[in-house]
Amino acid sequence: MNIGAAARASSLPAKTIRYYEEIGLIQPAARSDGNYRVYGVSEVETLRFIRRARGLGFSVDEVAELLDLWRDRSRSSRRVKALANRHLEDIDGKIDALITMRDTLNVLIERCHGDGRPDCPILADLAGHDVAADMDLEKSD
Amino acid sequence: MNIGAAARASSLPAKTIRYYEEIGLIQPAARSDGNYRVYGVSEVETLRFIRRARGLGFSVDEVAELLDLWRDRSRSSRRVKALANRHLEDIDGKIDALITMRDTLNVLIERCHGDGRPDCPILADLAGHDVAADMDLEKSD
DNA sequence: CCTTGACCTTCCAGTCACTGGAATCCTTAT
DNA sequence: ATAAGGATTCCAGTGACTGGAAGGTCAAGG
Repeated sequence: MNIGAAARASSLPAKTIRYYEEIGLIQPAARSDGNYRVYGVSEVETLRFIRRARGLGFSVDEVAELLDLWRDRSRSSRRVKALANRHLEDIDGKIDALITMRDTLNVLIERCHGDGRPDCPILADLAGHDVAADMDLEKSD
Repeated sequence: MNIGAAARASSLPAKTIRYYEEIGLIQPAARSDGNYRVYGVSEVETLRFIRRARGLGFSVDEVAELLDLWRDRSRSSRRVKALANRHLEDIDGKIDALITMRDTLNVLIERCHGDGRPDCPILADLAGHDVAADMDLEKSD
């Protein structure tokens, strides 16, 4: 299997597969006579493992850990679960941050009439009333 | 006001202020005799506008648009609202993606006993059963 | 045998929004 | 005079790719 076929089989772009090889996430592929990368079923399995893990938002470093754990037949599921839990907290943090943004933005958007007139609560809010920073501003210089 | 004071007043790192100047998001600051950047109240206002907009998740390019709109007294609030709405959709998309990840991960974590034994549904799931890709795999090569 | 076109190779650069660090200069106080 | 605490520029690195150029390889058709 050439890289194109491996890409289709793993649903990863060929470029990304080369990149993963370059950064050492996967072993360098075997080469054909014409210097083409050659992949077998197990390599493709690994690539698909990686794609799914990335799809769950694990960083490349975390995926490397997961691959190690996957290949280690004597791993304890505790370690995998701990890794997953850490990542889950990460995701929850991001969700919280985004929801805070969304809610703030939503309030602003709802208050903006959005017509031809220039006055706009969105800009007014961005421009104004930051209490803590205001105090800081008055103190300095 | 030197850059340090402006940084404290705007709650932005000095490095970031220099960076914003470099990429043209803000005008080059005036300079003192000793070649220090000098900031006044209105520059700091701008910096704080930027910080708040970035805090709502607007990209630097979007912030540049917002700054233009802010300075344009004859803007229509419609344009601001449209920009904000586009960004809101963006945020919603990200939230949805993260929630999907979290839910999937949650299911996996709950099914993992997380003890000393090696068998682990998290790894099993990452390793397995990808129907569409399986079919692709069988066709290619 | 030659060409065409699809595929592969490497290498360099760009993305986004900073952040860290080195080497050097300015200002103020002791 | 010197030391500390700013400021300056410039270069490099982050994460995870992605795009593109210049060229090599392979199978099929004329």
